[in-house]
Amino acid sequence: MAYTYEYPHPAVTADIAVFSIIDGRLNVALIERAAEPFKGSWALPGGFVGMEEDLADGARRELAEEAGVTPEQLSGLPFFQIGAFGTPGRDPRERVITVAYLTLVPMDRATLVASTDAAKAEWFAFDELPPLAFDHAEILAQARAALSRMISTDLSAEADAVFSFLPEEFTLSQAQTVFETISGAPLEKRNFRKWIKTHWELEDLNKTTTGGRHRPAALFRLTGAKAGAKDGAA
Amino acid sequence: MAYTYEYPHPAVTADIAVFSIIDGRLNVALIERAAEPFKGSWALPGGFVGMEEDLADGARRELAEEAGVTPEQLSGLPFFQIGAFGTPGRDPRERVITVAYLTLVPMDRATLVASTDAAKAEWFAFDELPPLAFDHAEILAQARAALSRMISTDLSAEADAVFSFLPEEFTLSQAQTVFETISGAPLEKRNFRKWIKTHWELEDLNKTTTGGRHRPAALFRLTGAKAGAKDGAA
DNA sequence: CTATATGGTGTGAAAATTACACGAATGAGG
DNA sequence: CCTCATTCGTGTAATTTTCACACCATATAG
Repeated sequence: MAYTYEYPHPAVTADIAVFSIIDGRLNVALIERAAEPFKGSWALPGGFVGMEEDLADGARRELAEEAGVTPEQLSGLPFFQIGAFGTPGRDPRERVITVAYLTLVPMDRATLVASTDAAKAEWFAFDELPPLAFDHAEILAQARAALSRMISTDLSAEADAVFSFLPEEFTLSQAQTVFETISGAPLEKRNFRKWIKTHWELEDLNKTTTGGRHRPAALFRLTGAKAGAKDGAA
Repeated sequence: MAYTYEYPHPAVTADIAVFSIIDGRLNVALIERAAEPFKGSWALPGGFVGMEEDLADGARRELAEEAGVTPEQLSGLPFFQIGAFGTPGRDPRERVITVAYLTLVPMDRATLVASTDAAKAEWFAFDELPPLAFDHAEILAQARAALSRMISTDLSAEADAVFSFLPEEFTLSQAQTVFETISGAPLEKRNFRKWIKTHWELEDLNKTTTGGRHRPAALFRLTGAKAGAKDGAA
């Protein structure tokens, strides 16, 4: 079956930058393309959006198809739009507009499975990326910038989202690692602990970690944001 | 001539939110639609993007065609992408993805001319908008939020853009009006004057306004941003 | 010359941010 | 069981930034 239009139409795809923090480093999920164009290159998971499908839903579907990360696994996690990328020629086949999304997944749920259209699916440290297909390097740069903005000193409405890098129960040191990794700068421990408690409500679970060859750490759970975080529309 | 594809393709449009500050109020340029759908309704200027045309260029072209604001007039002015909007059904004709842009124009250059596809083109106070076509109310809400974010207390990289609301030569009171209008809150005069000078380099032109029934005001020109404004990618 | 309207300036209080050092608790290994 | 290595957890003072606040100056209109 063919589809005919009076005027030419571009194709529309959705691509997803899945970020996680693994061993204190920012990582991105990439797939190795199994088909032309850019066969064999690494790329963001993504693909064509269905005609009756919302853009974000298409992004999630493609993420499941190519990297094995299902919408169920993403449930409760942030999912932001980065923007549309449509420079003519960015896809050698035809005019393709892509809408890029960003999601943040917890370090303890960061497993990828190569699937349809992808030869492999792997985590890459953000500062050691391979050459990427299409304009995905540019898209990733913008995704990274969006992540940084979330925790710029007066917190945006999306700042809560960075807790998605953490397990449900986490230590303050783990939280510090998240903020340090995103900002790229080391933080002073005592100040960080004061600061995080003024901006978020953390419930002390009265449990501790075990197994470390050192003093155990108290476990916390995020229960809410405190007033003072900006509300975005101000 | 007809265009045929193996798979269905959505249409892609670009819409533009043109903001200006007129008499101390945030205003938006709207056009009255001259054609179906939503004929007679007010809408953002915008339209279909050409197949060889960059998204932002398409937006600028449509803005010229519908509201008489030419790319030359926009030269030097900020032009930000807000994002893509593609909920199925947002356009009754066919599946349409729109990419929305935001621009800020100076109060002294804020003239609109209805043109192709538009019955009228007029400024509307942002807090007294008429009912809008499509999902343009949602798009405008996001554009407004983006504007607010530009001046959230630690300034984003885009904060300089708000000076585009001002004439080349402006008084500090005019600048204060811009920041008050965007933030929605009154600012204390002495603090504002101190603050703006710590964040931007303003050249004192050693000229004053005339004609007011009051003490004349000194005129300034923006010459640069000072260190301390964030650089976006941290 | 008086009235009206906006322009322009400094200081002190309060709040937020930064810098900084040491004892505590655990597991590993001798 | 003792020691070592390693991470956890805590408070105070100095600095910087933000905020609150009131009065005289200078122009035009009448």
